[in-house]
Amino acid sequence: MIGGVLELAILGFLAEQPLHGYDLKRRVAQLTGHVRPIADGTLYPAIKRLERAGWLTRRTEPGSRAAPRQMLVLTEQGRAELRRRLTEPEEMEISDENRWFTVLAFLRHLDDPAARDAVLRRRLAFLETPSSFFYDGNRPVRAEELDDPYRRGLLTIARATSRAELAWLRETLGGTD
Amino acid sequence: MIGGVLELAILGFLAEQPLHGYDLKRRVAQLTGHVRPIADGTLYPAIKRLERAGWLTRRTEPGSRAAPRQMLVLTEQGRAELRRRLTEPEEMEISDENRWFTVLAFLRHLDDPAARDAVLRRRLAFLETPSSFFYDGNRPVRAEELDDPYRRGLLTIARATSRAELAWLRETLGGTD
DNA sequence: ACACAATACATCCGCGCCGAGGTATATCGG
DNA sequence: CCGATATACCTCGGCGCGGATGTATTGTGT
Repeated sequence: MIGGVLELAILGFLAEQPLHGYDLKRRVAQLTGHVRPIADGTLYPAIKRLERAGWLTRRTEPGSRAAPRQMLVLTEQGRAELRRRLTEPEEMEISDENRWFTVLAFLRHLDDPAARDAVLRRRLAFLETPSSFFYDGNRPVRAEELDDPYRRGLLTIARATSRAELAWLRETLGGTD
Repeated sequence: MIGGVLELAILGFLAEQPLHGYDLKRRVAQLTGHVRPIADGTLYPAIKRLERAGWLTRRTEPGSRAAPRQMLVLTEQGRAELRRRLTEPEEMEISDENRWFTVLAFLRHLDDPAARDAVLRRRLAFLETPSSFFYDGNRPVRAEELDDPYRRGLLTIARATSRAELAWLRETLGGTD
């Protein structure tokens, strides 16, 4: 999460079905792999922002096990906003892995296959631009050269992730490519 | 970066050698894989915070190619603070991959091998607790079951990363374990 | 009957981050 | 000589996020 993607996640989950805040909270936490449980003080103001923007409405319902719930329903404008954000993700939503994963989790909500592919291709382009974690002056330092085992591990793990994602992207985009 | 780890990165880089802000900026950006170039409005206030806390001091030097530089030098308290933050990382520094990578990048600055291993073991414990991205009620949904190719990709990539890191952690901790 | 946990929602404060804008110097090509 | 670019530093406003705190209801264990 972090940094605007929370709103994307809310719009995305609500596009699948109406949910109440507490349920949303659980799903968002799960989406990040429980890496970052979302705080109440983050979620509820975010819901308010989306409501004020006209992207969702509330329906009060009796709670199943406790206090009454505010069922959140995505409006047609909300659905349009979701499509807009998925079609034209900002640069950081492409480069930052956490944010990118959120985009990927809801990409299916774009109906146009060409639009979906375009987003994947942006990520592919980003991953294909050479970049390193550590430099000796301007020369990138390879994992094997590092005498620090922790930084070597860092590069090893990052490389494994990159390889897996590149393979998946090429396979998914592949076909007639 | 994001969320306090910026300070850890500054302390970590300065523990290796004195640097000026501009240089620091480049290194921090590289550390994140250029995922998140750090903004001036983020870096310079952070430097000020660390200076006010007594963790670094400045030495003005003539710039090599431009305006005079503020060389930043870590103080003894700064070095102690770095060790403290590495010895007792907060929960989110263990769970959030971005933050964890920052910890890992500077872990060598802990002299005590047992302390370093303890940090690795916390990460290992986190990765070994089962968690999923998507749930059907309370039952975790496996990648193979998902009809959404993007979420399937998500799980595939996450799993590859997890496998690589677990292998590395076990190998590194291994030996006589 | 009572304590406790889980459900469910909400607000406030502080703080770190970003983007925009500003200042200044040195180098290099035209 | 002039503009562009890279170097180098700084401030301010806005805003999202996290943590603390509060309120209320329902189910569970004892």
